[in-house]
Amino acid sequence: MSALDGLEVRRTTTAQQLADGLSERIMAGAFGPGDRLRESAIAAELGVARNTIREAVRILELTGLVRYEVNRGAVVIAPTPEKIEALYTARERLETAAVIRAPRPEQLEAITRAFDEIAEAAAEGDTGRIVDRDLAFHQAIVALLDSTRLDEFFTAMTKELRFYLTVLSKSETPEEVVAQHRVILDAIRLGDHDRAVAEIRAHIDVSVEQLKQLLRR
Amino acid sequence: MSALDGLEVRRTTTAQQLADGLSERIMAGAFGPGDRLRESAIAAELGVARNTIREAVRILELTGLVRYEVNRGAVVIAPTPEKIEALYTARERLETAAVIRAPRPEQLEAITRAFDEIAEAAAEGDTGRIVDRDLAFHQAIVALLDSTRLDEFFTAMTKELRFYLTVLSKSETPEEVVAQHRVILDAIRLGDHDRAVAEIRAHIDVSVEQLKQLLRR
DNA sequence: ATGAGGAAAACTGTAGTACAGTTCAACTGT
DNA sequence: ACAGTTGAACTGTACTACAGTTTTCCTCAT
Repeated sequence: MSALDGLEVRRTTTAQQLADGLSERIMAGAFGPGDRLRESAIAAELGVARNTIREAVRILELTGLVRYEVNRGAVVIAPTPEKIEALYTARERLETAAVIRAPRPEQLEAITRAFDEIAEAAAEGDTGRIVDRDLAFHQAIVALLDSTRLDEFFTAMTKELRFYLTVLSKSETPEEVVAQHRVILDAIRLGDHDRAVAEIRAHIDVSVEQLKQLLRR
Repeated sequence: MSALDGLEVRRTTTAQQLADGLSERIMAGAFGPGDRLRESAIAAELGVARNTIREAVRILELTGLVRYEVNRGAVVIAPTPEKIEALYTARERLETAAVIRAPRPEQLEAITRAFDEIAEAAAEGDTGRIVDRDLAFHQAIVALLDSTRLDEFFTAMTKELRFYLTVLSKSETPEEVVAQHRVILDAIRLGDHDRAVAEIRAHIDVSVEQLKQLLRR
């Protein structure tokens, strides 16, 4: 334990900090889907130069939360049925590929722990936290693939997912969420790959349908 | 066939064009792995402003060919054994997940065609083209997953892969490449999933080993 | 020669100004 | 109600400037 422990210099750029901050705001719903991020306004409000904002937004683009349109600048991604479908299809492929692998003990433990945290958040009824833990549970499943690249890819998708789930209000009861995840967990623990795959498919189908439903208004 | 077919206005920005151009140069080996992209030099040489280059490089970052380091700017990614391993592991997971699905006729045809093109390029002995078609073959396999998001993800990885394969010179004969892909194709056509998985694993193991070997110098 | 130290040069990160070309919204006359 | 016009608001890009970091290069003691 050094006397300098915890001391750390700024090791990050303004643009990076702005990107992080904006990312947070967007996910919190400060900008609605389809909204444009106006550079001068943001720059003026935060007291930074416009090119710095521009760079921050380019960094944001990495996470997939905004995309650039020529002469219109950065636009917050807007969910469409096709996009949601594409996102969930990718999830389905990854997660089903993951659960047919034999989990190592610590992986199994991580998934179990993730489930417990969902249950805990559900008991408290904190919807925001339920979403977070829900995503963490699925992240733990993808981790079964033992591929850092795929983990990263899933993390990126997670940002979009959380965004959708946050912007569109939720329509499931916490109990339903817990129940759905419990059957997945059970199947994994039992080593019943076929059932795990089936449960994941069912879970994802339900989610897609709910999201589409919410979107239709 | 409209009379206006093919007509298209510029619909792209300078930064985007620069990003494309730089990407090409990097993959062609104009910049070695680990090299820094010096903004002022590039800006001066191409007659554009430095902030435009900066933006172009941020776009480049999207494809994973460069990454930013604080106060050092953009650096061309350098292959390390760990990175190569991570890349190929992700490939392996995707491709094996793909071949256990039953291919639709047009997907099978696409893969077959991709193989034929490998054979064709091999006959000509054009190593650059062999690499391209090799990657296209694997892209066709990943397409079996029917997920545009995963296709895109694989495409991004492909850029890195091609880069490695281009920078590091090749050490396989064209015949070996063709033979390796033929067994994969055969297994897929026969619907023998287990063998297809095994062949893909073998193929990827060989590639990783060769790359690491080349890297050790 | 060689390695340590330190000064200078080269660059990045950021700010700020400017302006042409585009998009968008409000206004106008029909 | 509506097509057309106009002007304001913005984006894309260029240029200049400068503080803070790296990198390079030179010097000096060993």
